[in-house]
Amino acid sequence: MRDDPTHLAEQVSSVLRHLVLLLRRTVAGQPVTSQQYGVLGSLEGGPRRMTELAEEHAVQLPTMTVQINRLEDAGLVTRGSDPADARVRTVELTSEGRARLRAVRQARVAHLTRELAALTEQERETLAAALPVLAKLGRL
Amino acid sequence: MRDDPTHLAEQVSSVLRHLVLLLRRTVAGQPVTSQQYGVLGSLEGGPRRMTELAEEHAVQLPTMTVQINRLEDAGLVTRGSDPADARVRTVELTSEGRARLRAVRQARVAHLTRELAALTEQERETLAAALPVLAKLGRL
DNA sequence: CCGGAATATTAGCCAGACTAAGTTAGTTGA
DNA sequence: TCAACTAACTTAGTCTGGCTAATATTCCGG
Repeated sequence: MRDDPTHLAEQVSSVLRHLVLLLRRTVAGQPVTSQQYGVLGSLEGGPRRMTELAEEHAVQLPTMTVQINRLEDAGLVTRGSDPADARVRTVELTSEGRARLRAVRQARVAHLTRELAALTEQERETLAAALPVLAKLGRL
Repeated sequence: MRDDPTHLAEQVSSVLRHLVLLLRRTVAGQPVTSQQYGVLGSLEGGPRRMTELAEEHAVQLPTMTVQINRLEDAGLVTRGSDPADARVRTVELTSEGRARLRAVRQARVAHLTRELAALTEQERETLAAALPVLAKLGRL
């Protein structure tokens, strides 16, 4: 019974709700929203095109357009063009955007680090082992 | 380095984003939203007052008012009064609400069960072991 | 060179979160 | 006792973030 996939699903389902709340608290009151943070993170490795960003964040293109508009208004990213294809808009971090990303990441990780520090060494190991499995779940 | 809490925090942070998307897909296209489902779940054990519901779901009272309005319009809950204190509004599942809750829970668990079935037995065990730790994290 | 596919944006809708302000009912203490 | 404070909700207004449908633009294949 303990290994019944349905039973496990029920547990996962309930734990997931808790984690959503945890995530919400983790980013509460920071100078960018959780989504904005995610988009900035996608830009860290260099310019990206709109379609890539939308796909990576599992949203429709118009949704990403609005997000990028806001980030652009805030001076955190700039739009550019692909010289090889005039249909394509590229998006790039400004230096201010890069600084903001670093700051938010630092705060976010610090918050989680504090939570993790309250666990035992063994619990942290159990958690670390499960992370790849969870990541796989999310990608199915 | 692998056991460094900060490093772990970064991984958790990234996995959490994936799980949010997973959760979103899990309830996509269902007859109640994820939040509504959560509220219905809170009512399963009997009538609750607005303040309790808001607190349990970590939202402000006005937010819960709007949610309950929608559920009431949909015929899934009814508002009542506390005879001992006329300021208090109670919220209760209708039989339709109870049926809906059961149906959505079933679909949700079925979805997750399918995802879990794609894992190896060992991965499921790893996941099962980590669930209590994750639950603890969310509650800190 | 023309019609269809690809890339974005605009516009308009809805859910869900917040704060501020208003209403009604209980509580308290001078 | 009753005036003032506090508690429980609701209403109104604003924001983010998601969606679809409709509209440019640009590219590409025949």
